[in-house]
Amino acid sequence: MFMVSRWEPNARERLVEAALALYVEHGFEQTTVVEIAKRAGLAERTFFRYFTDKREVLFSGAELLEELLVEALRTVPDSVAPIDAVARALNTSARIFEERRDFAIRRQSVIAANRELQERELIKLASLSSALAKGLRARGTDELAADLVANAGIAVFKIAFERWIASGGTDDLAHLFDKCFAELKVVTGEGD
Amino acid sequence: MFMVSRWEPNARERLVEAALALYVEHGFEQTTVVEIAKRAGLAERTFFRYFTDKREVLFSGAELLEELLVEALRTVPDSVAPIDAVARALNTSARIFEERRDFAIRRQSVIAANRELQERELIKLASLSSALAKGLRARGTDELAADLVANAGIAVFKIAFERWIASGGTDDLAHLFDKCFAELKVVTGEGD
DNA sequence: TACACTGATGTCAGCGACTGCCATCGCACT
DNA sequence: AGTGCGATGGCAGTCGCTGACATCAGTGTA
Repeated sequence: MFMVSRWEPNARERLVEAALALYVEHGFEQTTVVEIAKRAGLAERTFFRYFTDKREVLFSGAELLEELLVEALRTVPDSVAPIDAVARALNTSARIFEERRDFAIRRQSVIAANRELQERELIKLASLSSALAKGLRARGTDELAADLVANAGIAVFKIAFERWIASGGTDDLAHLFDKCFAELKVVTGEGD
Repeated sequence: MFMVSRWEPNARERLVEAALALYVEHGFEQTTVVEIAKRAGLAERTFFRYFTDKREVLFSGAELLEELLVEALRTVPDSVAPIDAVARALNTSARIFEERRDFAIRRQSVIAANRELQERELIKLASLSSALAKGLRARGTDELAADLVANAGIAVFKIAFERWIASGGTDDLAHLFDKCFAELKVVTGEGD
């Protein structure tokens, strides 16, 4: 049935695009939700039906990433050491970002310029970490080790991603993950 | 000179105490800045002269901690491996928390109950991490290693602190730091 | 003594984020 | 025709936060 809906479709996507464009153009703080909604052809009230707040519009993809990583972790044989299992899970996600390189770069430039957005990003990463820790526990890793490995894995993710963005998305993200994991093993292996 | 000031002294501390008490009693969201100010015998406007926002009142000690850790790191001989240098710096700070055990516990219970506060805590930890990384670079550690070690160190701090709070402050925080660093070396040392 | 100066505070108006409540109105189903 | 559903709009109100200006005790100075 070809039916002409009462409203334009993809309201959510339109809001994300409108928000990102305005954030890039005028900055996050200088952009009001009314402006975003207007640009998407909607009312302010509707924005808040799709996103809990003005920041969330840039982070709605995080749940997807979390599910992806948890699922990837589940498929790694239990015989693989926790840290390597997390490394493999992260590598699985590299494609996703490389496929949306331009979006990722624009988005990250906005986040880098605003502290509130950095806060939101950090809590999303923390949520990722706790999901990974849960996944590790399900594989038999003990509590403390799971927390440590998950947090270290997220640290690697953050640092590698940062460098990938800094390269303009030209570096190979999966290789950066590997490089960081390798370096992590080196720097935690020395000493006492 | 004994002079009777026009206003009660320690406005800042009064605001912190009033805020913490109200956050504990009614929760963070349910508490308005007007209430905090009133309880401290001040006006709302004055609150915002001392703290940039409603959350910051629980995090004003963070700069102090950052300075302490950076200074502690500076005093560790360059011959000590980066990860161990960070471990020593963290151990230096254990006393501080144990001396304010009750305050730390009340504060943490409020933070645990509110997402916005967790965001603020995470960005303070990230700031700590970047300060440590800078300190490591000053000791000759290269960029990537410094970032990794600093982030790993902060992860340890977070995890150990979490467990210390969970113990009601009865565990020895410095020992928890050591235990986490030791475990970190184990879990990153296995595998490929 | 008089007077200007400072610094911590108060008052007030106003913006923007966010919420609750109710209205609208195509569409589907009966 | 009637009834309910779902996505949206409109509106009023609260609260976080800011800028501009007023207040006034104490300090220094002519």
